[in-house]
Amino acid sequence: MQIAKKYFTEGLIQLTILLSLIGVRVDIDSYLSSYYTPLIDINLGPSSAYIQTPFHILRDTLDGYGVHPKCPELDYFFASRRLLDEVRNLGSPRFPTQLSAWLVHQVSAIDKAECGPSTSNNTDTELESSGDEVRDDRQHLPDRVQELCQTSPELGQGPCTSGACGFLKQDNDVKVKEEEEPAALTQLAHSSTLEQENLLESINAFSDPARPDVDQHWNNLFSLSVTDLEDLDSLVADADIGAISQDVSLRDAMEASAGAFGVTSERTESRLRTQQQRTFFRLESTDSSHSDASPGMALGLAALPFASVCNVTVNVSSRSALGGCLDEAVFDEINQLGLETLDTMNLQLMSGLQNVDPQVVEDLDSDSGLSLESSCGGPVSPGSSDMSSSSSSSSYCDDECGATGYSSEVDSIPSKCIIDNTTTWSPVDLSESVWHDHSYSSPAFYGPPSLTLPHKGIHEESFRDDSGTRLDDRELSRDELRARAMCIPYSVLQIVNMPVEEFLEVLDSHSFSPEQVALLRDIRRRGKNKLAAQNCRKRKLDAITGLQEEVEQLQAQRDRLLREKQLTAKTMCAVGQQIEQLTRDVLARLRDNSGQSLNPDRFTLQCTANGRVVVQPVRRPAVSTSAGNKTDKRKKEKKQ
DNA sequence: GACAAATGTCATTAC
DNA sequence: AAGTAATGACATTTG
Repeated sequence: MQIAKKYFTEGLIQLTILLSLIGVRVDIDSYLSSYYTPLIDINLGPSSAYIQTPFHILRDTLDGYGVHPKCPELDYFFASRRLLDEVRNLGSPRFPTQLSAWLVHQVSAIDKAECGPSTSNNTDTELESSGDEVRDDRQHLPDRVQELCQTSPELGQGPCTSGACGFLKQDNDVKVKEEEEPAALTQLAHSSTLEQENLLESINAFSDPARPDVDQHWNNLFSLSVTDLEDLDSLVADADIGAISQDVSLRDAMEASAGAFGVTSERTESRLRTQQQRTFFRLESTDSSHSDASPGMALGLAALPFASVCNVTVNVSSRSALGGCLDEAVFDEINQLGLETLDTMNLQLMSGLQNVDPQVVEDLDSDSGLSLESSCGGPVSPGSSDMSSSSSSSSYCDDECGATGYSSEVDSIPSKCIIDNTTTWSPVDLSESVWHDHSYSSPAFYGPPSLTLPHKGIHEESFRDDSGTRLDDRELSRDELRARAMCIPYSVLQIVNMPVEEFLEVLDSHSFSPEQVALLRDIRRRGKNKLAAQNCRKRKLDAITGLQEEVEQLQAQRDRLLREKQLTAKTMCAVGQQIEQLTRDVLARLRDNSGQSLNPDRFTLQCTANGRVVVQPVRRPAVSTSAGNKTDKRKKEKKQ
């Protein structure tokens, strides 16, 4: 049950993010707080060195808000949390998550309601193909949405009325009921586009105090019975776009829509192409980005003028449609954690939960769902990010092959060396940042980037690189070789990152020989010291860098002060000369009692405290030095 | 092969 | 007392 909860939770996060992109605010924090480890950013210093973060210890303390911020794995979790925070900042209304999820499909009726008779026809055909229950439900479902749209005029605006629906209208005029399935497919896929805008507008109206009736509209919208939703799901399934309902995949919806928007004469081909695109997108979904849109994506965009809103992961225009509330990182996050994981989650939920194979369930628990960090390409391997994308599938094979983290020679290891999968400690994979790509310390032994949120069973980690070859085919570290030689059923990464309680329990429960125990302790000590050394060196480099910067700043400050000093000296000299000249001028115009002008050498001007200027005789230094005496003597001699 | 840089390991200390 | 982080010193590996 915990596993099921975990998968639902992870899927819920993905779903929440997707829904949030269309303006639907979902509060899952209260739910997640009971399972996941919320994190907090603690500023403990400028260094971002490698830190062994005891997630396993902090998992249950303070709701996890004590996790060390230096841990590089936190970046992605912070990103996900930041994403959720941004989503919450959208100011959208809150409503139950589950219902919100269904609204993605349910509000598609808005499109039908807005698009006039033509789309209504399309809706009819669509509903006809979905069975009697749908036919019954459509009686009130579109009506409610129509009511909402009529009361909220802005809901009827947007690309639907001018573009998408017009396109649909033309399409439906040409092709009548013989194209029910593609039309429904188009309608549903397009409705996903339109409902996002409508939802955004509805949310805006919702937040408008001058529109009290919008509350009622939301209530109407939310009061849709469960049967409506289920019927809509069946409708979706009948339309052969089950991926939308099962995976809540907007991308699939876009692809389906792309097929529907294609040239009608090529409907069949378009459908096939849609399926191909869907497969293609699934394969590349984690790597898709704005800049390198795949050909399939480009095709979808070309064929679907309004796919911008559907495909929230690709088109930049979707950002404008969403009010610019989400930055590019949001889309990247969605790309990385959303669609792919939803697919895998769905499949794993279907297969794993039904088969109830404890081993498989354990595998699923190991690296599925919210693999936020797994997509990070760390220094371990350039293909580490790719590894993560296929971790869900590859983990099975690795588990079946036995102990993970061992080399290909694991086949020769006695059966007793099979990893004990019953251990339940929560590993913390620091491999992507800590385990450097040093060939004599192969990343294989540390394994690929794995789940960093509290999860169980690092044993199920996939040890494949991007090329599909087992990483443990590579060279092993010395400790890994020693562990293998001693038949230690744990990888070095496991031994090092294992919490001490678990480590001691392992030492006690496996009846290891003293040599094995010593080796385990040495491996753990060396591994931790290795991390500490890396951390220490990075800190040292940071300190050196900081000192160098400080030196440069101080040198610059010194140069600046010297320049200011020189400038000040020049200014003072110039001012002194001006004062001297002014004094001469003033004294030249003054007369003494005999009517003679004052000699500037004998008199000077002094400015008193009250601002008056007085003439004072020049005070010669009274101190007579030897040199002065000599000078006086010479003067006397000259006079004589 | 020499060399510098990077990294691993050991010993020690402090918490 | 035990575990571990931090760090200097030395060893090892790599380019």
